Amino acid sequence: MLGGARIARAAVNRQDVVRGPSASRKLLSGQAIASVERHGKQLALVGDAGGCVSVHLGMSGRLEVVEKGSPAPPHTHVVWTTEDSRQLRFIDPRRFGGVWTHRDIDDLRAARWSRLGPDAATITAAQLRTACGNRTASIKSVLLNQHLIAGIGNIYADESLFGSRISPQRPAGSLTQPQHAALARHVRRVLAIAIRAGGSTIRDYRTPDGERGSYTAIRLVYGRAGEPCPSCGAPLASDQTASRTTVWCPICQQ
DNA sequence: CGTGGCCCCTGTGGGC
DNA sequence: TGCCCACAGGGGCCAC
Repeated sequence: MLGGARIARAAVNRQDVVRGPSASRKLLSGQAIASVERHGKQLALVGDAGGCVSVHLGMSGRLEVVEKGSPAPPHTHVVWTTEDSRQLRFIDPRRFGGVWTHRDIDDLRAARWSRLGPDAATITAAQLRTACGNRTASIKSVLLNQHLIAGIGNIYADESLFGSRISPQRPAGSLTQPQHAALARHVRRVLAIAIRAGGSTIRDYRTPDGERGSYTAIRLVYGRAGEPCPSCGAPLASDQTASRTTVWCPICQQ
């Protein structure tokens, strides 16, 4: 979408949303986007002169690519204007997300990505077993812990656990080998389907093209507490596990 | 070290 | 109708 475009200038409307070395705060001005990288939930724009900017959307953040001149929505914190008259905008009402500057992509990998677990979109059974270790914490909390596995959020944790028929409260260290395999497979599958669907629009999330994510329509348990389990018909249960709303089937997920 | 709880922030929807 | 409060898709930090 932006590959190859050259950044004419970057404007920061809220300084505290941008973190990292101030020497890199030109934010790729003058550079063409050589590549766009991702690890877990973090994105990185890499410039053709070696510069690097990473973006995390947090809970309410989004990136949009629009024609220059289209009215900027509230909470537009950073705007990159390209030489071909488009704008990339970082918009984030709650500001749980942010933009980080780095000397280069190696610096980003060393400083931040090295502390993240393996990418969830390609997680293997062996990687999942390593993440679980002998932990007594719930499997749900392990799925949400980006230091252990990178890229799973609350919705997709619940959907993956339901597909695997594993209780969210189950101590992570107690999973069996077949369960590691099943859960890894469902995590990959749920994320692949969600990405193809453009993500989940619960309230106001939009894709960079302004479209609503359609995964919400095909989710099986998230946001459906009290509704019948799609598999057995028993009412879906809900509680707070790992400080997050969690929905599961108490019959199917033991 | 592992774990769980609290807090950051703003917008929205439901209940009264 | 309108107001207020609980809650929300994430994750850093702190105390234990």
